[in-house]
Amino acid sequence: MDDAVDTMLGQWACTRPDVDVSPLGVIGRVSRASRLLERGVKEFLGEHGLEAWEFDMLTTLLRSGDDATMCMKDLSAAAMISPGALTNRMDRLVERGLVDRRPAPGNRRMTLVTLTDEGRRLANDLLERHTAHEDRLLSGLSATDRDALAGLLRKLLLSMGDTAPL
Amino acid sequence: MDDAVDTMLGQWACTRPDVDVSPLGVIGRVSRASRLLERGVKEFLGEHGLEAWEFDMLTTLLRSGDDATMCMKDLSAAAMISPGALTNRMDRLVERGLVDRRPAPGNRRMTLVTLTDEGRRLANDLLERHTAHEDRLLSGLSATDRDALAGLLRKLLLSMGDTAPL
DNA sequence: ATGGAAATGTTCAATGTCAAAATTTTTGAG
DNA sequence: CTCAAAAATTTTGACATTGAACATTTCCAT
Repeated sequence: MDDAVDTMLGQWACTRPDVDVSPLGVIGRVSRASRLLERGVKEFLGEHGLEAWEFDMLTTLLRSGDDATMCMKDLSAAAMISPGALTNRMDRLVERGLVDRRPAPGNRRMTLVTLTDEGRRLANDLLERHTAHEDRLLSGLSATDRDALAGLLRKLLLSMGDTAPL
Repeated sequence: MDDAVDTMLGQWACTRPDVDVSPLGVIGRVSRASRLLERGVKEFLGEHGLEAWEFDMLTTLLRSGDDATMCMKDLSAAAMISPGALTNRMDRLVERGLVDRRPAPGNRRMTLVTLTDEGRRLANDLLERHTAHEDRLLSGLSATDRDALAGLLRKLLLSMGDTAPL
């Protein structure tokens, strides 16, 4: 059985048999898998009244430590978005009452963001159901497959310098 | 050596040791790899005066067959974007002289899009250098690794129903 | 035949993103 | 001490995307 990328590679083999398009077999699939998985996650969270980026911000804060506090710079790096986009997101999370924003004591350049009680409860409540749903999204792969896939992707990510920003 | 996702999983192990977050080891890495690869592709194409979406449209048409022609619906499906966004993109590509747009003979609902000579030349010229650059992006993986990675992702994609739209 | 449903594109309003400029605060060299 | 450079965030402006509403054309069961 061919997936969408196999079809694409077959088209290239007809159109430009002189070019080695094999890297597309990896990069095209990473890209498509990412978009399809993202769609699945979005669908699940939407049923619970959250945008994917909202859950992402909440869980990033939740797992950051007991005080669930980070500065804007670290948050924008963790979410891989621009500083301007992060300001926009935090404005809306503050408005929804899910996070608090306050100046950092001792360094007035920085702004600290913390989960409110409600934000923390929401993130904690949803976390387990969220991962259970992700597990279903991966149901086409055995445990062995998942380990192998994660290992190969780790190798690729490390070669591109994707170490933790912390 | 830990990548960014290992760090994330370690944080969850501290914060919520009761939850099985292992699916994140796969989904998180697919997502991060996709964004990093996309960034690398964007950088390369930018050096040649093209946006990533422009190259994507051009090559989609190029590999579609000898006449390099598709209807709007198929193009929007291939690019995974909304019909409205595609109209916008084609407006700009027509303006740049890279594609032609004309009503389909025999079915006046449809609009056909074709590469111009200039668009075809640009896509053909850039294709080889583009795939060579993608090859460099994957240089952290051996040929065996790449095959294994592509195979696992195909399995995942097929389980999510990602067969070719044609 | 024919009238309603489906298919195909385009337009439009709302929203989100990014890049760059502006603002505020800190740091450090002289 | 002081002023210039650096750091962290916010503001601003341009632009792309989505989803919904709309217009046109085709299909099909009556």
